[in-house]
Amino acid sequence: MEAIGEKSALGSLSRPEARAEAHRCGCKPPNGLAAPDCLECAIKELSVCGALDPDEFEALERIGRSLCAPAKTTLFEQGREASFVYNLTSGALRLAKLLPDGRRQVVGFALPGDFLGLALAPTHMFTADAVSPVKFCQFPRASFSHLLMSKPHLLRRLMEIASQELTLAQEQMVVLGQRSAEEKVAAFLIGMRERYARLNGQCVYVPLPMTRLDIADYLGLTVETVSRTIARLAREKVFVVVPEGVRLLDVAKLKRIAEA
Amino acid sequence: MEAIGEKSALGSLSRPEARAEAHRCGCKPPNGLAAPDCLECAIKELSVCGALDPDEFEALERIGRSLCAPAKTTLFEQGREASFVYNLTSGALRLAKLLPDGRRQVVGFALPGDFLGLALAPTHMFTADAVSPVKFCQFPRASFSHLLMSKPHLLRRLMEIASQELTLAQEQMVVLGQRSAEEKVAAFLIGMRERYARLNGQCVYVPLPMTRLDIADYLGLTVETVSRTIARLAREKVFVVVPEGVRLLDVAKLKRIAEA
DNA sequence: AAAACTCCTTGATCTAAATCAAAGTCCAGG
DNA sequence: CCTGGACTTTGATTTAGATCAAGGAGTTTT
Repeated sequence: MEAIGEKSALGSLSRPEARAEAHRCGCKPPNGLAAPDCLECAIKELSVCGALDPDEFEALERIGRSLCAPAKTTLFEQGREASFVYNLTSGALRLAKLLPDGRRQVVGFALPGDFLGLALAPTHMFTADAVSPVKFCQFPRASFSHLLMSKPHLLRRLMEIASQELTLAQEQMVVLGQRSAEEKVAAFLIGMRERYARLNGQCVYVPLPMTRLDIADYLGLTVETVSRTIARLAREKVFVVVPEGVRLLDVAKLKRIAEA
Repeated sequence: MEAIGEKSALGSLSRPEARAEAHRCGCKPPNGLAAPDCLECAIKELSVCGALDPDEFEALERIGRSLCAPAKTTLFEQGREASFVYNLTSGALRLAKLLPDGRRQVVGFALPGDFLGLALAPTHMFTADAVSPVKFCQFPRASFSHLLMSKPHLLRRLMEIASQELTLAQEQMVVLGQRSAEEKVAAFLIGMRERYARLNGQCVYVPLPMTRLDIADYLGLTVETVSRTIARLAREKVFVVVPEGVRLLDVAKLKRIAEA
């Protein structure tokens, strides 16, 4: 059923077929032979501050591969061996931890530009599922890790990314531990808005590719409470609910609620 | 592993006169004074897997200073410039984020061996206060950061530490978002037990140097709920409450509750 | 085109934990 | 040796959000 579908979706993208699949997802090879475009983007993402030397860039390009997957695909599962480092180039992922009794905590959502699997643990600490069709790049961990040790400023860049993620996780702890349902929802929307704004400059329209249940599991609420809270804020003219997300009407008010 | 002095200092936490104890590093209880020995421990802590070269060790020793502070001292404050990297060698710190309206989220407790201020952000993301008398080492950030760039395996070690912290933060997100009061308290106690066990092998006495309010703010509960929950678990013979912490009677049951 | 999903919404009720209130304990300082 | 303050505990009451229940809207499947 689902698991089989996932496997074939990802499995079919390995080796020679990968390039054809990558084409279908819209990535264009910069020249006839090299890896598709989004791989290049992924590498650039890594070298934001310090530019990469041509040989470093080449090394990353050689070990990287660009892939696509439909919504609901599981990229990797909690507890499984971490064999790749990922960079998402399009779409969105849900990162979740599952409790034995079925309760679920969404620890984050990955958006284009985000890296996954950078942690130096041998296994993944959470499951990553596509909540929309995704494009991403993967680098085999061993080669990636090896490259890293010979390029200190790449390693430092990684450390910066990890630091940033830790800060975000601690901010989410504040949201989970101290905030009311309304504050949680407002903080979530402001957070998504900022992330999407950084990606595409769009400020009023906030895409919400994940379900209400995903949002609920991210905020430590139930679907019903999330739905009711969003409905109430919409009634109060803070935003308008549209099929793919919300269109903000009163950003100042939303911010005030989120930061209360 | 080599930090034997710390172990005995911690073991003494269960004794009323712990504070007066003269550590073999020779630091004097109130107000900072140099204490070379602890510095050595801190450096060793950093090099757990890959041994440090003598010159690296020397470099760290040259830039580091060892200090003490009484309970309630603030080591650094949220938002302030991060000028030092710290390693705690004895005592415990509360790491907390404050909301404008006074609500507080404790994002963690630092125990001996823990590093602070490793994040590469220019300012501290939380406030660190001593909840008991502490001994710690500080390294000026600039020198530390400079040393790091010339020693890739030190940087990698740091990355491992950051990864580990991120994993812990995500686990705490599960606790905050999905668990009941009883599960939260049980998870907290199991967590503290494991950390202290790693430090001093002690398994039955779990020291709790922080107040009930600190625990409440860590778990997203109120003092009353924490107090009642601890009282109930004690009534159910899961542990006995002693002045400095708890003595576990039924670890299996506590674990069962924590992992439910 | 009906059936079967999944997802979202809204309403009615219930409950775990918050809040309010009041002692009791343990000190550190005068 | 009191005394004031910080911390803890316990009880009574309230409430925010969970749970239970049901309908609707949009899909994919048959």
